[in-house]
Amino acid sequence: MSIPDPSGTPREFEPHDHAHCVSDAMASAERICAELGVRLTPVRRRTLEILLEGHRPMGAYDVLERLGEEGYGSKPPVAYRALGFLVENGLAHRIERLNAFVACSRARGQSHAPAFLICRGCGMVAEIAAGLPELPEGFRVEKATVEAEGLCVSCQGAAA
Amino acid sequence: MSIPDPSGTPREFEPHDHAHCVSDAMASAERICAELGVRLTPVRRRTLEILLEGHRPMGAYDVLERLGEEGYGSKPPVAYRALGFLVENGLAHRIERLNAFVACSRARGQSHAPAFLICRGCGMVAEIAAGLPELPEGFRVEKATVEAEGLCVSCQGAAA
DNA sequence: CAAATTCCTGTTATAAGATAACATTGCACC
DNA sequence: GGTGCAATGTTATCTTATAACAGGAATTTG
Repeated sequence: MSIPDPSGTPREFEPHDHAHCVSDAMASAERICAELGVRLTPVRRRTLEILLEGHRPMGAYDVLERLGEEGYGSKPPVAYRALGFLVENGLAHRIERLNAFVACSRARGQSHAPAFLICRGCGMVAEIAAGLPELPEGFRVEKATVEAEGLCVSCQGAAA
Repeated sequence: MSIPDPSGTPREFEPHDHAHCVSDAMASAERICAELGVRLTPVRRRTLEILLEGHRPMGAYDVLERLGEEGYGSKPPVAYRALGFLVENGLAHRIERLNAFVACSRARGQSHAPAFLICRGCGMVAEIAAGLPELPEGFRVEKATVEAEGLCVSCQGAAA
């Protein structure tokens, strides 16, 4: 379980058993790939693991550097392709405001209309399940981006 | 008046008296700058006019090219600064998904929590007044981005 | 099993988007 | 009319992203 109680503080912003986040997410990723009939190859898997190291968005070039160090290709398309794969299959998300990527932390089966809370203090990003705001009739929405930037509870405390 | 009835199709997607859009927006911009005590200088004004030519997002470099042709500076900071000014003062918005900018089309006094409808058919963008989706307690939101990509009514018709 | 096909990984090269740092001009105010 | 600040412009550089192509591994098909 990775999605917090929608009325409370997202777990990403609080101390938690992060090793569990990671192992749950990896297990979930395996399952999802199996179901979708797509291949979680070594670069892709490793890319996801790298994203999972923190609830912090990483730029494609940050990821790339890690991959390069670990013996994978070191040119931009390597990272962009792995990240593209993860995003396409719902294993990661792109944060548009930051041109960066985070691992997906939704619980399995949970509706996938995520919103992101970006803390400008600590740089962490929490993913929450948010409904879309009401939009006018007629326009057919295919994808939506909902991103809020501000201060998480801890950073509000630190600021005060 | 530039914001559509929230339950109907946004005017941006339909034929309308665009000259009015432009003159209203420019008049509104003057007023806003006066109130805020900031200067709508020639480059800034011209940048806004360029954005206002269509309800289509423009990249900074597209704007820059136009400015350059018209005798203004032709280096990126010229465009980025003018666009930055417009965005800061609520006269334009940045569309994160597109790395592009649109003129603001809100009615004066209207609450400014805009959402954007981006048509992938015709490339037009409509700005609507949307409330934020419900977010968890505790996180203090300072800025929010709500962008939906899909098909406007006309383009749905054309596709069928 | 071998050939054919498809998908994946990697490369080179380049495009597109954005900003830091500094010089110069002009406007605002005393 | 000089002082100070805001705005414009430049050069240079940085970051982010993709197109186009070559080689290799996995999967399918006969």
